[in-house]
Amino acid sequence: MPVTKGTTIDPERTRAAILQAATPLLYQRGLDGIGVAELCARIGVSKETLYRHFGTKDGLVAAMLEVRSQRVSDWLAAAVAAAGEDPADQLAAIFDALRQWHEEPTFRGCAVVNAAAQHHDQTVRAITARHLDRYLGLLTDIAERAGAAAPAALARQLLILVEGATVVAAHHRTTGTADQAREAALILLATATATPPGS
Amino acid sequence: MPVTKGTTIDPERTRAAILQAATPLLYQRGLDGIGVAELCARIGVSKETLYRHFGTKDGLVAAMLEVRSQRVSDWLAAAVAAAGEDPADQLAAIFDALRQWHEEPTFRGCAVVNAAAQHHDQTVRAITARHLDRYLGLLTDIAERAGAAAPAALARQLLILVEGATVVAAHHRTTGTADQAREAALILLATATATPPGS
DNA sequence: ATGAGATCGAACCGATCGGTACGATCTGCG
DNA sequence: CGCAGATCGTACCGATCGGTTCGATCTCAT
Repeated sequence: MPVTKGTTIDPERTRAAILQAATPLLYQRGLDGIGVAELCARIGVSKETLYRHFGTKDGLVAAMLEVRSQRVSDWLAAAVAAAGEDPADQLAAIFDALRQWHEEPTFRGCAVVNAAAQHHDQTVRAITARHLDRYLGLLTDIAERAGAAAPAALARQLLILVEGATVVAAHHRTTGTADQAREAALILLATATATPPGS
Repeated sequence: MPVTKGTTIDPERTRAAILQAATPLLYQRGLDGIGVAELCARIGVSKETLYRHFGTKDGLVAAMLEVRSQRVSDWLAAAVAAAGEDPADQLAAIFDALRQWHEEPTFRGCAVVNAAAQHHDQTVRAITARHLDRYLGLLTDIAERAGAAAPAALARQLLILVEGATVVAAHHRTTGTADQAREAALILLATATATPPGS
């Protein structure tokens, strides 16, 4: 929300406020499910202000996806960092964090992946690819620290579990999806680290 | 395409033709990415005909999602049936079929799940839930025939892998996603069937 | 031959879309 | 004080949206 009527102390603040307020609206209603006019009305900002900051509705969408992707990744990385040294504990912490996310009443799947399912344009696809890369980096670190025989392959399997759990939790009414994914992840981790071929 | 100008031999044929022609258009462009006018023009049918058969754009979308869901499920079931008796072979066959699907140049993820990511209305959500139920039924059969200790839990883990592989294949440029999911699925199957608790 | 019904093509509807323009207002800086 | 610029509110733009209507055309069954 623009702090007052005229110039706020910091235009950058307005931009951030718009992003923060627009994110849940675009997430809940879908990128095409809410128009710019209603968006501005709910945010409490004029269209001119929004367009000066983001140029285009797509520009706003791209900016908000970027922020969202970074925030989620940071959140998962923090969960890993808080889980101690054991790679298995770190992996479990990721899926515990996912469960927490999935249980939020407003949960509707991953905003970034949902966006890619709607807009097939190149910008959104690139953001989504980077988003998955962030996840993959996190999981690769864990796989490497665990001493997996093929860390990259294991990390991709774990990424499939993370994304699969999110999709299933979003679209299928069943409880404990994240827990089942967690169990599967730990089995894959144990299998990939056991019996190193040359030992 | 309506076979001729006036009454076709069978109006049911027209309905099916509309569905078949509309499906790839809605899939490629997104449900909101193409309007009814252009849709009708590309299909080669008048708006009046489309609206008489489906009542609403949402009606068309629902009908096409239903058909699509059934077709994909049947296709996977056929792959299972062709894989012989061994549950592990049947499971592997599912992921081989997925890989084949993911490699199609027009692949953009699962149409049903994508639709749920766009339209949050109740109808689409119900279709998507049933879609996942179909997958789950297929996987539960395999888990039971394999003698898994907890077939339902294993089936859900496999469902997570199926959906996860599809999402990752759609949005992340990496090869062999289905193969990695397949390997993970076989590990989970082996783990779930080994060491029956009371033996 | 006639009538029922399916279809076309095009015109038409009100609503909404993304985006722009404008005059007024307010703030911070020099 | 006065200017630059950020913001508001509103009106406006052309385009497109989903959906309806109508007259003409064609097929089939009677």
